Amino acid sequence: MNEQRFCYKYPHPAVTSDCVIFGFDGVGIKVLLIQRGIESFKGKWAFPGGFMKIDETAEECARRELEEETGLKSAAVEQFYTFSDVNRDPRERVITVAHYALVRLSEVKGGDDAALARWFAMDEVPSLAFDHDRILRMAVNRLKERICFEPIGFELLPEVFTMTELQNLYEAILEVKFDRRNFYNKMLKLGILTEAEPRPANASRRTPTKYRFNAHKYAELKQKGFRLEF
Amino acid sequence: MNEQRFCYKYPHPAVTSDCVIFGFDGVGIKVLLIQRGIESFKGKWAFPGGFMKIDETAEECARRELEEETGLKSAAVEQFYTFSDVNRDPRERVITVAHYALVRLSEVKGGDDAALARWFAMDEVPSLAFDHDRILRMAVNRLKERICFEPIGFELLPEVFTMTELQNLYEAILEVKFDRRNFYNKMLKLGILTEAEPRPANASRRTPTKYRFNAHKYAELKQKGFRLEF
DNA sequence: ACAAAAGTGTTAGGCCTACACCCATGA
DNA sequence: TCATGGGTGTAGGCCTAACACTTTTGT
Repeated sequence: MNEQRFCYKYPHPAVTSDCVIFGFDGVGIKVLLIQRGIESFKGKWAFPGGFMKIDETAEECARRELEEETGLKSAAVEQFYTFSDVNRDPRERVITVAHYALVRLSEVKGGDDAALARWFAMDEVPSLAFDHDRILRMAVNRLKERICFEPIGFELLPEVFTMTELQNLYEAILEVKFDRRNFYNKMLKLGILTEAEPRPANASRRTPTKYRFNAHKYAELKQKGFRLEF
Repeated sequence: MNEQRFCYKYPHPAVTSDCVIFGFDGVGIKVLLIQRGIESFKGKWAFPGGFMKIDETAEECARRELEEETGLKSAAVEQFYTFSDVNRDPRERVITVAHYALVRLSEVKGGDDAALARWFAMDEVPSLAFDHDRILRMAVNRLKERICFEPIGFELLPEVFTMTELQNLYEAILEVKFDRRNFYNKMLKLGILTEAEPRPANASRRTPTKYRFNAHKYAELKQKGFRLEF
């Protein structure tokens, strides 16, 4: 079974899609890693990913990997960079189209290979296979840049969340602290949040208000040229 | 000579780098296109680009193409997206890593294939080969986004330029109009411009002040956490 | 003489930031 | 009772945006 059946006039690199999967546990950002069961880099941790089929796009490939690893079918998947260093894979020339995905931890049941998959807090991530350290750094940077101008944070939270959870998320991603009142004011003034349910009558002072992201209003505002900013 | 000498166990797509080359003529943004001399899409216009060699990265490939087409060795080249639609090339499966480059028109002597290369204003761009229409739209969007937060506009201008030229550039890229005084104030306050030469004594009111981008100061400011914004 | 380009300041309003206290709950 | 988390308003400063006239030159 060592046939080499696919032949070309010029050398072709292999192409993979990798997917950095971000989650949020209420405290910090986490990434989902897979422990490699095969050479090369056997035993090292890496992002889910694999060879692109000849009839799927890079994004389809990334979504497929995402579903296989987390069971999630619909999550925001964003391509962010293609890594093409000549020796990034010792077996053969492989270039990888890297994506990141934002998922709700609560919705992740654990993929088929759950035994080999684990969530890592950002400061516990071990040294990774291939050039995945570099890929992670870049993914985090892109996430930071993007959350400043697009309401993607909500993809990481439950449908319904408190203002404090939202603030924790922003602080975790951007690695800054915000003043609580200013964060409240700013968020509410933006007009892209809806109160999830009217506070129940028995709500005590201590019960936090629950919000929901209002995608419809955001779309309206964006069309009017409004610009989100953090 | 129909040998198919490079064989693999699984099908491999071909990989190309394409390069959207932007220039600025003082009035509007231009792109450099090449008229294809071979099938497929013979006679259609397309971006410079070509197959990635097995020992070069995507960016090296893009730079090589850039140099072959424009003679420029050192220009800002930025990867922005990888297009992997299954049927984007009728000959075989080809995925392309798309880049854009910002060049000074004044420094472009015309490449080896100058006869087949032409600059097009953005509103004169014809329908392009492959999915290059889509690539162009995306390149323009990325350029717009990026110039809002990074001083890349200067790559398109001569070393020394007037404030009006700079404003025209921003207006051309962002497709908006700025108030001249506000633009002056904002730019000067940023502190990333240096007067190129002290105004000559014979300078009349009509002679514009010449500026130069001060990359050193920009680096300083950026490190201090300052954020450019338009 | 007329059109076109360059230079120049001020004001008002909005936004951002900094900051402190009260209440309710659970330990 | 004490520590923790949630909710709330204001004042000052900074930045932004709007706005007009003068000079010079080339046609």
